[in-house]
Amino acid sequence: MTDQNEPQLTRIQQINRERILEGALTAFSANGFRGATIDQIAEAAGLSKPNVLYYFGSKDEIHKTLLTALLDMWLAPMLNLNPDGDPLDEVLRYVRTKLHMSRDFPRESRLFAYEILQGAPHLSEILGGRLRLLVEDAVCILAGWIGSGRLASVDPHHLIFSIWALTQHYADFEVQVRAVLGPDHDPFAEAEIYLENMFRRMLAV
Amino acid sequence: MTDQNEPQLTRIQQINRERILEGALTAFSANGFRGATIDQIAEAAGLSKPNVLYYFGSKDEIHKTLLTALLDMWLAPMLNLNPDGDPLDEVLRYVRTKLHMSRDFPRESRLFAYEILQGAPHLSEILGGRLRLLVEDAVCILAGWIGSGRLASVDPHHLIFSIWALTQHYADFEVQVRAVLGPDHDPFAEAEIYLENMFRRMLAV
DNA sequence: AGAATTGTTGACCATACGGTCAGGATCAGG
DNA sequence: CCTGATCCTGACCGTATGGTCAACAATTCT
Repeated sequence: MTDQNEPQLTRIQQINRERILEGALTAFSANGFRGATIDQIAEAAGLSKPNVLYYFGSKDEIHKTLLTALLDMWLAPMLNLNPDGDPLDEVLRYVRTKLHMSRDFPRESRLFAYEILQGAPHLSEILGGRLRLLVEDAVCILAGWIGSGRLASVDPHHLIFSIWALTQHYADFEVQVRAVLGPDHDPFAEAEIYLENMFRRMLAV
Repeated sequence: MTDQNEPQLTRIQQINRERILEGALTAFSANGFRGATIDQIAEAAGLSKPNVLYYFGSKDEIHKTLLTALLDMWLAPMLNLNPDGDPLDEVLRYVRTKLHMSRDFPRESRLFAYEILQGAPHLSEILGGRLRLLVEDAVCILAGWIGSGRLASVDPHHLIFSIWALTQHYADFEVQVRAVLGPDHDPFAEAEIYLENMFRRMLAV
């Protein structure tokens, strides 16, 4: 059973809602909310505009559904910090996971980037609510490691910010990175080496 | 003489073009190109819509003028790397300068962030041209320092990317940072300490 | 002061876009 | 194969928005 307490979708509804969200992800991540049109979404989804509106009442609803649907996937890796693991390994694993997400899911990264840039109109309560709690948990673990001398003494909040900034940069600013590096580089492969090196030096006790 | 090879502007033209660009910076940085309207810009500038169009032929022209006008200011600090200075000090100064720019000019930061996210339609030739050359110069200096053992061995390109990512994050994702930190924090002050610490550990030989 | 240039705007136009709706097509269940 | 529910669409509507223009106001220059 794939349905999660939703009022039971038909086969066609499942398929088409999925296609719409997929098309909307492409459209919104490329042009932002205002820049994307329902026609674009409809075309990317292979449906007519009224048909898109048949499944989602409004453009706003598509956007909101998309954001909330992707939020869990986006925040999941942070939960994986294992307090009993090796601190440096745990942090480096998080960094690597986030970098791979930038590489494999750049549209998702840009979708959230637009939303935050805009002032997070749809996510504000989540940012100060669930996300903040998630971060607080991670901060506690990190602070524990630091307190017991197993990790260098750094501000845990800003350690998390720096991981977000450094990994998402390669997705959100990909055109800039590629333009500056030129064609003979693999940004993500190089970044993986660089970032591991960077955090290792910074966090080793 | 403040005019720089431009076809001579009247007093009123100088004032009003300036007000329009100022209003446009606010509007574009808050909502992106598509999200900002000429009416918004006009209101922010204290002018009527047709009057705005009298000074700039189109919305696009305002945007393009704004971007190019701010590009120099935005890229200037990179030129300041002094090959004869202390490597670590030079890098840390660049980091600090960029962070202060995020703090003092968040609108400019967001303006560029939107543009790059969008795929840099107005800046693509600059990214692969002037910016790339600028970066190449900085990379040479950094590589020189590394070669002579005065700086830890890290990939110079990605060092620059990481400085951009870490500093601009505090402007572009400010709402997220503030939401996660809560009200009792000064993000930029904390970031300054954190980043200095981070780069010091990473780059010290 | 008066002419000429520059500056300003209300009213208007065309288009793009979000959204609606009546009616037809398709599908699932009996 | 019939029927009711679900699915789909062409045509349409209202508004927002980029942009134009003729006419009027202010400024500058002689």
